[in-house]
Amino acid sequence: MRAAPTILHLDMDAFFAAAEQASKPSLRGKPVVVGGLGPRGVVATASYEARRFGVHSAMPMAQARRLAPNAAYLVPRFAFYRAISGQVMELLGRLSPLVEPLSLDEAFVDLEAGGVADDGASARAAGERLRRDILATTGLTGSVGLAGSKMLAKIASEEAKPDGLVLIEPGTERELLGPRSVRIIPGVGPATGEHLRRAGITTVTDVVEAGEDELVRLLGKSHGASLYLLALGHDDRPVVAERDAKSVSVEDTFDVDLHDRLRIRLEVERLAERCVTRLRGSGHSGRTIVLKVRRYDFSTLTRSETLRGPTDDPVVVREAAARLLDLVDTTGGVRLLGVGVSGLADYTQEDLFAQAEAEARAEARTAAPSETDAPDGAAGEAGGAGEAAGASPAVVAAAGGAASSAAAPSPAAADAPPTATEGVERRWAPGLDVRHVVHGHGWVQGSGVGRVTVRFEEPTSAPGRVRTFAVDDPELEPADPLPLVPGATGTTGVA
DNA sequence: TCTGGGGTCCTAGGACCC
DNA sequence: TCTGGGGTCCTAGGACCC
Repeated sequence: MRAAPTILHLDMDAFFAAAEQASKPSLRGKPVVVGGLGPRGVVATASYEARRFGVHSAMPMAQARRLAPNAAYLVPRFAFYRAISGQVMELLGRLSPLVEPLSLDEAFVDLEAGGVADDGASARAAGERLRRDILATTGLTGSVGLAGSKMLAKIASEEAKPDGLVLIEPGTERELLGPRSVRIIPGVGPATGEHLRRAGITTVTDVVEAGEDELVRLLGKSHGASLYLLALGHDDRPVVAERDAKSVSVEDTFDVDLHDRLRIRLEVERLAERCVTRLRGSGHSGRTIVLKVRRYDFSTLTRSETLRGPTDDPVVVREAAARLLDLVDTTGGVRLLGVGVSGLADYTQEDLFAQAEAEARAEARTAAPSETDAPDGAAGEAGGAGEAAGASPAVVAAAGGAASSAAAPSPAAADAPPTATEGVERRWAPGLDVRHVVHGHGWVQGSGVGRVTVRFEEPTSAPGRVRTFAVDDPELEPADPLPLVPGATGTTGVA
């Protein structure tokens, strides 16, 4: 808690939806909902116009469509949002070396460390300038909170929404927070909120009056103590740039539950490959492989296995994930599968372990072929046995894996090829950019029964006209997003 | 047509080691 | 023969956030 409000929190307004509206002139001022468009999709972001109908983040898409049947429903374009986010983060970097991104559309900035503010007036000036620069560079609005701590800066930006700035003067936080719901404090979600409510604690003042001992008794040592401090307005967490990633994971929810064990295994192997691609892309390797399974009834379980050393070998990860799947009962069907890697090490470190793994592999090849007794030994049973069972089959699997990796894709392709319609749906998903030889740049408004409807317009054009084509029209092609602001440095064009 | 995907942090128990 | 005590690693699950 510092004496001057020099911690800034930036939160872009309805970021994904606003980016789509900036990109598509015909959608400005209209309800727009971005999210998964499949039967099990949820809302990622709703524009303010859509929120008036009661649509909000994390709501099932089916419910959103009932509430706002005339809204535009668009698939998220993460590469596009990432490019805009990069422009915004670059502007933040000009304010201070201490920038802590929380997501694509949110970050803390330590203005004092950047030397751009040392009191309320200079902080406000920096915040207003930032908002102008963001608008000029990206065409989008963001809200700014300024305070003497992270928690209060975040609460302030929430109060500022949309398109505003709120500064909480140090010293006023207690009276400001006191009457508010405990849910305003970051870290108090639905479960904790309900827990506290049953204990008669609903406001921040109630938290303070309950006292630390009572909170620790209710919520446990860590959560209880930190909630008490936050309720008092005490928050000394520093703004930290560059936090190391701790895990990498990928998961898929299927449109219909999977029952076939072979298909399930195949999907797990594909997820493992995707996970390793991302792992390698981030320059990491990792020691612990995690399989996640969500069953037909939404119950979720994880199984994990820790290797002797970090790996970024797709074969090792795939075989480990497959072994973990053997521990899971999937009768009744699964709606989601996921594969993750944690216990990350830097790529450079990894080389040493890779050598050790290679040596262990060589040893395993000459040792007894004992993998058949491993699976039922079960990681969860006994820790000691778990370690041995965890490490050695991984090594055995890796030894034989190189050959099978080339063979694996072919049964995969034969079993579960994306159907022709799936391919078309992906190519012509609502919201994606296209280019037509004659009509120029546009975006997919919808598709079905062999047709695709396109609205031809650009970020800087007037709202455009709609035309319909055959999905296989050779004159129509997917295209990259166009920059939202002409001539602004740093393109939003996406590779 | 109920409930995404990518993360972080915490807890708790058992194994294991000294 | 009664019953230690702490620290670390691993696993599983849960709350929370955007």
